[in-house]
Amino acid sequence: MDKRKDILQAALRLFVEQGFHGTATSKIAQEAGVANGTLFHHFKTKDELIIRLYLDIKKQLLNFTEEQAQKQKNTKEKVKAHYIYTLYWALDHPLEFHFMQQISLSPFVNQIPLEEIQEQKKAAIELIQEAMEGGYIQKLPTDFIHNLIGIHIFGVYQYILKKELEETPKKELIEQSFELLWKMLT
Amino acid sequence: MDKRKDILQAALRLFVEQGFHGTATSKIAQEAGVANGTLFHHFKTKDELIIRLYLDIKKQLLNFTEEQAQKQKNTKEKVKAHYIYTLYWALDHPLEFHFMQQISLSPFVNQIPLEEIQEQKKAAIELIQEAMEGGYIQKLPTDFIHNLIGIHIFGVYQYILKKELEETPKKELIEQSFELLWKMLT
Amino acid sequence: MDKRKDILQAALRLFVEQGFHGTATSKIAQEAGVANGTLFHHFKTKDELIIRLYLDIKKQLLNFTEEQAQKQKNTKEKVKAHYIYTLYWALDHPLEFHFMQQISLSPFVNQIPLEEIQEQKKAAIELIQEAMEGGYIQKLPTDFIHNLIGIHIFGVYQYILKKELEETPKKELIEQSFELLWKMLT
Amino acid sequence: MDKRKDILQAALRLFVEQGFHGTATSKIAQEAGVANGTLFHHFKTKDELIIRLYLDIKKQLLNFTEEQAQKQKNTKEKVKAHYIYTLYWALDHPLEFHFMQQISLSPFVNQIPLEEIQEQKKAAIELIQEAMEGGYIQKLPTDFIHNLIGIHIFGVYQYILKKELEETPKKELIEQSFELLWKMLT
DNA sequence: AATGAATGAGGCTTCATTCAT
DNA sequence: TATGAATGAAGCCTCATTCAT
Repeated sequence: MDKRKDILQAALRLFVEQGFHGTATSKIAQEAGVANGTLFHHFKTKDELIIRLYLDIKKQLLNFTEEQAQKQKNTKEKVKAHYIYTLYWALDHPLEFHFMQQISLSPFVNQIPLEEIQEQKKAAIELIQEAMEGGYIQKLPTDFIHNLIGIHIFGVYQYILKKELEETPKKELIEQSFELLWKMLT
Repeated sequence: MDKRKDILQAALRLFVEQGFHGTATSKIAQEAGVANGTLFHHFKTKDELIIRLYLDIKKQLLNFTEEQAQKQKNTKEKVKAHYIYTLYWALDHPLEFHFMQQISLSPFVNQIPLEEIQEQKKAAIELIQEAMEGGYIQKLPTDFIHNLIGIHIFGVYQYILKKELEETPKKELIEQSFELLWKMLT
Repeated sequence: MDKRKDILQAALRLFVEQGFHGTATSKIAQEAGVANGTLFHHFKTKDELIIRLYLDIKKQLLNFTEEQAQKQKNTKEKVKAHYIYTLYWALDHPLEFHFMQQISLSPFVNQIPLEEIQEQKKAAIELIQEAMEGGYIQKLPTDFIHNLIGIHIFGVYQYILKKELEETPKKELIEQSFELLWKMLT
Repeated sequence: MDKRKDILQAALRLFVEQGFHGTATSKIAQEAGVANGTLFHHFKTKDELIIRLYLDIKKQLLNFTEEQAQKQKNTKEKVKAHYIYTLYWALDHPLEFHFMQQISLSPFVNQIPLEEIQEQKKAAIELIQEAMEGGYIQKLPTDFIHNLIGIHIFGVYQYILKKELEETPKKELIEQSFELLWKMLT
């Protein structure tokens, strides 16, 4: 199980740095300190490796944000926790976050089972519904809201990265940007 | 100049459908009804073709939105025109819009001269500044605002595409989503 | 000894269906319900497995035809028994017969010790000699006769298989084809 | 068209010497004095190369025997010409003949269009029919006769090769073996 | 004897690019 | 400009075999 992890780790870094097609499986193996064939012992194809990596990372993120959101009591705080901790996680795991972004904008998304995607969105969608029913935010299609929030996070993340903000202004910007978002939704 | 256009057109479609690395230059040539080598008479390399395509498309979009924005008199209307006509153009030119998205999330962005990028953003940034100085929107880094607007457009575009909305609800959603954005920014 | 048999059985089927090079040792192991490495405990190499399989099968066929031929008293009946029971065996053991054919037309034949081959042919050659000396068949090189008989059997076998004959016409054809052969040789 | 021929020629030799799976496409290219990729410029896949080679060779053989058979007037002479010149051709083109044998006993046969096979047999089948209707040979399924003749040729060919016969005894054996065959069929 | 993870050489094929016509 | 045959590096993957458990 050790080598498998090494492979996933190496793959993550290389995929982000050079793209899916830009990184050869042989490079991944080499970087992981593993024989060429070992990669294919653990993952039938390069595609399978990519998908597996995506699912693993997505689950990590969801576990984290879910945990944080559940600590909150009122609805706005839950939404905020969801938003903010996603950003924190993203900034703490830039490779992982970039990779997820790469996937969702590539043809690979279509290889992820639809149920998997539904399952991933489920908690967030429920939270949005709760906020809508509680009168906290406007009545709009939940999918639409979910989309706006996700994209908003992505935009802020990108901005912070590009500007290379320090810890304090970073935290401030994140707080501020959530308030912008919340203002938009209420 | 005819064949050159055929090549660009074929390339656009294939790049969007199969990605940059997924489409061979030979396929592009074939699709364009052109000999294999002809492609390389017009574009020194595959990369040059990609960049050229991007710049052409970007210019088309900017010309269009600029023209629409200039028809408006007051600031909010200008911003709105910018926002809305970008979306309309995107929905009318899905291949082109997708392609631009693909580029901006790929390593190819780094091959686009920085001045080019600055030039592209210039008009939008000036408009944002104008709106900020006129007290219409909050004082925040212009880059940040620009980022938020751009990403917002992308999010709405994606949502519309996924939901396959009809003409009327589409128009309504676009209007509505601009109001959301504006609310956020003011 | 159980797993060894499973391996040989699986190998036989796969070799016939997909050829020697077309079937991976791992597939054989899998099909035999055995671990990958187990195969190499029983057979040092893939080649050894192939040769072993061939020798086993050849011995089975020879034992069977020998036994049948010995039940006969006069020479023609012996030759006939040899001919007919080879065909019956072949039709009862199509995988085994195919496999033998595959081997004899592949470079693997050269890996079978010459003495082994001599030994295998011995009984048949002696029978042919007996028939020749008894004046039943023409005086021609025994090897040549042996060759003609063998190939004749193969031809009839192939024809029966291709035409998917029923039991009765099959038996008739076999009898008839022996008479043709005999007519040729006398 | 030159390189294409070189490739076919090199492929023929190597396939016969080392089998289909035993010869790498890179070896073929190298042997043909051609770049690796050139092979795939002329043949989409290794399989296509194999099939193409088979069809080319088969056509050569058929052209030759057809031509010889048509020179004969009476039926037996036609059959004999067919038989004997096939053997001569085989002995003059051992690589080609071996290759054809290899194909017909491999899974590749199934990739040859059935009509193609029918077309190839057509002339021979018609000749057999003619001989049968003329009362020269026994009334048996034409396919069966065709099969027996073919296999007979193959047996004699193999025998001659193994024994490395000189020109004169070779010719004698061929004549003699035809008489054996004819005796069987009448 | 049995397992199955690990190996790495080698196979087939793709593809951007060149060049003689 | 246009063509398309030719190139050869590089990619993905397979597979016989080994070895620690």
